[in-house]
Amino acid sequence: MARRTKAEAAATREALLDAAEEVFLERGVARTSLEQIAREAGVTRGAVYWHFKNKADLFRAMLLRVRMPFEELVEEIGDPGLAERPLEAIRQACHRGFARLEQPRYRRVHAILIHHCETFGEIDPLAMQNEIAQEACGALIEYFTAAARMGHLRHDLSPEVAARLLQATLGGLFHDWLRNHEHFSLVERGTQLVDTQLMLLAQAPESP
Amino acid sequence: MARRTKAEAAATREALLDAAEEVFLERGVARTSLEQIAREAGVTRGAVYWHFKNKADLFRAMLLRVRMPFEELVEEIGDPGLAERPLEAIRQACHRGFARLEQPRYRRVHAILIHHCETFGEIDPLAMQNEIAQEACGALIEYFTAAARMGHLRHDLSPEVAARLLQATLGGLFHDWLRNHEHFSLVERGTQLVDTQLMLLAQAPESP
DNA sequence: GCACGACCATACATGGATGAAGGTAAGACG
DNA sequence: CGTCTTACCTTCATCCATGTATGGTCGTGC
Repeated sequence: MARRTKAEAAATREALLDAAEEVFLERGVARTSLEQIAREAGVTRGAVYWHFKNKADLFRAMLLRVRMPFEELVEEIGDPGLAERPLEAIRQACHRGFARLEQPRYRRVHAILIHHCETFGEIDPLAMQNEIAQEACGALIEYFTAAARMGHLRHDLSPEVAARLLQATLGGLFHDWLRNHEHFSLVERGTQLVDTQLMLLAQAPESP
Repeated sequence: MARRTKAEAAATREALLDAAEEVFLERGVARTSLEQIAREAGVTRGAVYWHFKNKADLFRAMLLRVRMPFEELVEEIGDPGLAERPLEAIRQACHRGFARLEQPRYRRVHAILIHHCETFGEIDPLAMQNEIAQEACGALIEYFTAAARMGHLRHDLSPEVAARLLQATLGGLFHDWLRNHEHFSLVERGTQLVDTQLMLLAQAPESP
């Protein structure tokens, strides 16, 4: 085959990553060979080994396209007045997260990370999940602490317990949905559950 | 090697299942060969192929030792008066579930099913997880419906939403704990979260 | 007590995946 | 216009897991 231009080379790289998402999701990471990914992308294994060191490297590159830290979601809302209402900030950040996850690329990659791969080579998906969970839980604790300081959190709850409760709920929801995304709409049920949970956790405002 | 007595044969079968748990958990299902399992059990691959058809069959047999349907947990409590207090039944069933999962065998196998295997051969772990989740959610809905009928559930909540909320929380908790069981005690944090969640979902009793 | 078959080890054939090495042609550059 | 580099393909050697076939040994039922 002939030499390609730089733009075309970048396109092949993206095509390989797209193909990896498809095949990884369909057959699982361990059972897919680089041959299958290359074929899906319309090239041969040689191209894969040109752009990536090995399967672990390809996997890592695939994950880099879908990073989504919690703080980024809050910033995206772009409402500075939200600092006064931490529970509302949490609510809207969750909604944005749901919308993001429903995009095919985000959904596929997260489904792969959580449900379709085991540790292989130098890759430890559980450690990655731990990182993500720790980051999210830490952020939630901060917001709930602020909410408690303002009297927005039920007085008989500690911020830590509230954060753990919501984080567990979110985690369970994600796992369920990523396991079978056609079973229900994430935005729909996620909104329902998060709104309910936050309503339960909130301190009823003083009646005048 | 010599012919073994029936009891010895059954023992090697159990040893193979034990070994499978160990190695599957440590290296993941896909990356472990039957050779490694056999060696861990102190036998050769011949023994494996005698007792099991192939890796999928061995895997299936491993799961059969740790089935734990929700109803069974409720029955284990053995308190017939619990029918009058469905939320309390849920609470105690969860506690029993936590205690069960902290036993090494249950913990290991569930960790494998959820975090250390992908679909292979005729085995689809996601379908199995779906089954388990459906069963649990269905049972929860029944109990919450009963609670609603008795006025024990907050009047502004439907039994379905309450069930989904609790199920998501439990699922998230299990995933987190199975990912890193040394990080916290399941019984401890599980009790904390479930008690809190049920307290939030419950309708405050009429003050006299 | 003896033949049968359960139980397990060994040997072999097969297939498929990996990774490295080498070949090629087209763009970049002077 | 020549040469160097990039991007990609082809091919090959190697390894490893699977599954099966075969062989050996000794409990066990008759």
